[in-house]
Amino acid sequence: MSKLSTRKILVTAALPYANGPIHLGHLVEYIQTDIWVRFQKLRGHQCIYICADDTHGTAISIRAQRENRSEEEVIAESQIAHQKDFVGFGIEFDNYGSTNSVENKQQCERIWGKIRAAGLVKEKEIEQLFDVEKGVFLADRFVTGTCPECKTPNQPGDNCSKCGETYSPADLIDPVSTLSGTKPEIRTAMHLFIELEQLHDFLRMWSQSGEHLQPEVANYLKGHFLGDPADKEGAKKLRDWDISRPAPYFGFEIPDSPGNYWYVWFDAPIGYIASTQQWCQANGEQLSDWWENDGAEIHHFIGKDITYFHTLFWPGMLKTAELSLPTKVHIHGFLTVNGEKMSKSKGTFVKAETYLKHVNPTALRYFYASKLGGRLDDIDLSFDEFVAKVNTDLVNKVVNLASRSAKFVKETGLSATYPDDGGLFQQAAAIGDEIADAYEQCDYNRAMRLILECADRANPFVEDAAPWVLKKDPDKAEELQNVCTIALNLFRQLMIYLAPVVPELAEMTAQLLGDRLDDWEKSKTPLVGTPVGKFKHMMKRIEPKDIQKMVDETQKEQEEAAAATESNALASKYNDSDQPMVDEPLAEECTIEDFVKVDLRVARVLKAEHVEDARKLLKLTLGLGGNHQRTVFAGIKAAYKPEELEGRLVVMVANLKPRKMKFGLSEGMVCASGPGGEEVFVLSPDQGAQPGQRVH
RNA sequence: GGGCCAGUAGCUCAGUUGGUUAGAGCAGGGGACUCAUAAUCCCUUUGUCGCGGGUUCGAGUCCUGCCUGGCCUACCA
Repeated sequence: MSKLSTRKILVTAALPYANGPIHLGHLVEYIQTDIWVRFQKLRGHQCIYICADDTHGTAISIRAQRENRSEEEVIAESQIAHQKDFVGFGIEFDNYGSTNSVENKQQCERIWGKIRAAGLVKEKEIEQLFDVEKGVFLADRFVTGTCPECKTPNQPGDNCSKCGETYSPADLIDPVSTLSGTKPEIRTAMHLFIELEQLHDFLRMWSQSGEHLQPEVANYLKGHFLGDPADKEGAKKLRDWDISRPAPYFGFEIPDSPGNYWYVWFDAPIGYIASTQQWCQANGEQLSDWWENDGAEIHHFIGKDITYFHTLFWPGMLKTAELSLPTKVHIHGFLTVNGEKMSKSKGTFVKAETYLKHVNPTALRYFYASKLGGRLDDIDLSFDEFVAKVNTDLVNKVVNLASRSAKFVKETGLSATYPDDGGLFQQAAAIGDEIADAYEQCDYNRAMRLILECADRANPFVEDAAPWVLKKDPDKAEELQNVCTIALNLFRQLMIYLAPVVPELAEMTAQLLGDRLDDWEKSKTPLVGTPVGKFKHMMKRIEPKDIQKMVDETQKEQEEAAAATESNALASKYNDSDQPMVDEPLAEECTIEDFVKVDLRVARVLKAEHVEDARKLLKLTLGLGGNHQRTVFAGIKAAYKPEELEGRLVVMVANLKPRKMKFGLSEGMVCASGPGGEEVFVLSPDQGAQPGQRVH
């Protein structure tokens, strides 16, 4: 196929919020997008990958206040951490900006001016809960209270988790601000709204044209927000969009509405433009060539959770501001791990940083590529599948081709002309367009399958040609060189196809063969007559134990974080140390079946006595009511005198297998806490418990 | 309650506008080889295509009802 004319493509991934670390779920998107961008560049197009940190909003302010530092400090730290994670996964942005930049403020003002001029803005008074102590209006999620419907306490501000009732936070009975713990009061405030309904016809046309959105997304929008005028139900009205927040708010103040700030979702997508502007300034380009030019494509990659913003508000804003509309919004699903939502307690909520300590990032890039289709299905990262897939495909099949042939031609280099390979190279070259098409459609899953089919033809070739046999016969040196020339060229071809997914391996291949894999067209012409470097391992197999270490570390991080949060939020007034939990971490999870095996009973200490020659033990006679009695030797001599114990109720493990001790048979255990020695604290039931009662 | 999407071998998924006998990879079983990171190669087992109706000469594919799952959204769709 002849090379297409050069396209001008601007690509964005959603802006990560500056309030948390990058995790495996985020990476689906940044990797998906990075692959697409690298593919376009490899095809010779001008393509730029634009992103930024999303920095504004209440959550950042709250965190800054809690940590007693400025918002700017919080977002600066987050930006550094995010960028480090992206570099670790080979995600190469052409510009990574911030929504808290002068460029963004400038662009917001410009776009706002256009929206105002178009008559889309109106003012409305709304009632909102106000935290008097903190001096802020409270977003729904910062209020809890009793559900007005079913009276369940501690429900969030927008809907009840018990009965499902929805309400406004002002309807809550006994509302409490989660920021200060005080009771908020209702205040009215003026908010600015954008009347999206005015853009209804445009949005229907744009979204339903079939070019810009995946069909299921277009259907969703039609059914949910836009309606169908042909239908008897008719069109639906788009709701006004509340885009201002009263001070104090961390963001940009609205120039013609002092004391009000743009809501974070207004300035966040404009961050795409602002970040492009930074890139243009650094590269001598004009912003208008990208955002006001029908000749340039704009592709947004986002998760399905933010569909609404990117397919209604954002095109509406762009249209009104007379800027280029998105060529396509590519929407992907969520990541599940081992078939379920990522879970902190199960250790599957893995941060990018934690992953990088234990597992090769190339493996995750390849795995995601092999799972991603062009649609918004969720993808699952099953650790077993991950290990098997990456090792089999990448290491055993692809890298193996080089690993089994390169060293035979280290001395001679590649043959001067490309030998007869029975059409293998041509065959693989011929499906290059099909692979390219799959990449273009974001159907990486299909691209990977096609590429692996080539690898599955290349390995049998090597098997048949048996270079290890040829090597033993000096007369067959030329044949040996030819066979390896073929194997390495097939390998190189695969690596060109895979380069967008595994850039690190492509780079190693380039070094081995002394030729950069920087052009898709190179997959059509074999490399001949060039030297071959010394082969070095390109990629280690993934070991399940590395995954386990990653999970363990994640779990540990979460426990520590949970402990910290808990002690801050709830236990701070008691000032309890977390040392006991650190000294003795939680045991493995047990089931209710496991628990009921242990029969705990209330028992009365009938008699407590010293044991001759015993340093630590007291001999207890425990009564379970009637004449049920047990003799137990307990290691509590340093902590209790016998007379302190006699008569009191304790809790004992009553069905513990009896154990013969030096001083006699012990028929159970008394429950107690503490590290030992003098610090032993025997458990007591509350008043009213009767000996013999089971503890459930 | 409504909407979008999905349900194909043990697992992950292909199956184009309906067209012979439903495929691949992995896993499982058997064998070969030893250059390669116990990698590779050959052979091989496995299906009520979620369930029931309908359209058709012909349905995994189209229509319809139901079931299950994911997501979205609700006294709006």
